[in-house]
Amino acid sequence: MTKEDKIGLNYLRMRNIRKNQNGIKARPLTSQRQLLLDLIKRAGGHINAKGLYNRAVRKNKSISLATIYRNLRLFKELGLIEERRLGEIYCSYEMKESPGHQHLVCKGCGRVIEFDSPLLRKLVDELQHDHGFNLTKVELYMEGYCRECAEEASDIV
Amino acid sequence: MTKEDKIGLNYLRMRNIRKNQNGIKARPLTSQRQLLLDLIKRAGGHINAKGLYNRAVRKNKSISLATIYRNLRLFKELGLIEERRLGEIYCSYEMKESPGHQHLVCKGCGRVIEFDSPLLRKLVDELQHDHGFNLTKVELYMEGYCRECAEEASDIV
DNA sequence: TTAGATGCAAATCATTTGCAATGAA
DNA sequence: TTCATTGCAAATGATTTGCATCTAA
Repeated sequence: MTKEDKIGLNYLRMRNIRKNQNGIKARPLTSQRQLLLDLIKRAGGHINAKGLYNRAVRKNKSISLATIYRNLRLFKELGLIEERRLGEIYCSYEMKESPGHQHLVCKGCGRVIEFDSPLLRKLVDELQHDHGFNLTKVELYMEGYCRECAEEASDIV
Repeated sequence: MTKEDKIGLNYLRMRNIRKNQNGIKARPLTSQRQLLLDLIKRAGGHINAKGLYNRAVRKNKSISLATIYRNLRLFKELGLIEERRLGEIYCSYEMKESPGHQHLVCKGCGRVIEFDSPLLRKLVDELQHDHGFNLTKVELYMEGYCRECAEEASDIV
């Protein structure tokens, strides 16, 4: 077990304790959960249920899709991971530790560019003030065509 | 048939002609399509497939869900409507004519606030330059708790 | 020991599709 | 007339759930 793994597990335990104080029951730390957290972390972002399952079965032949879904939901509830919908269907998960970043998707080649912008933070502050909202999630999703794909398309039209 | 309806129909026809020039086949204008466009327009935004179906059956008892889905897809392809995913499940449609606006969803009461911000436009321009992207869609989605719900929650914790 | 997790299979929900009948142009 | 659309029912794909068994604490 690497140092990275341990951080993941401790983080889960810590969260459990916190949640327990609020009346939520303790959650045992199973080998499946360790595996899944590890895989999500290694993926570094943008992994979905089926992809996670495909990687998980390599390490644990008998793991089931139901377990993937149950744990993705649990991790989300515990605040360990973040769920995103990119494009129209693709639903992916990533560890929450990563700093807020936004997505730019090319409809031509499917490339996903992550970026961060100070302007967006300014905008968030503005909204928190204007509407008195306590924001927990900010997602800026943009799609279009990257330079290369835009040029290709112009040949066709 | 009201003036509003006619505008919708002409818009569809116009789009069809345009598309035809690009090699896409002509699409007949059925009563179901007229009804659906009318309902989407009346809804003014944030209507999903099932909701649309529920309203449609009142006017046309035999209309089927398959027709709703098929036409939502068609309208989307023709660029008549815009698809959005609000929150984790809710998928809604609205007429494309409405100016670009973004969504702020309260996880407490479910309220959806639409807003527009000049800062966001600035950000978009910035990205178009920096990445050479030709953007076709910009969606800023934010969720959290509105003032009232945030106050309620603070009583519990 | 025991509450909660797991694997499996069946169930559910949203969306799509095949096909014969219908309708718009 | 003719090709696309429609309604229906069946198919699909993603996610959830019931249940008997297993396992972390």
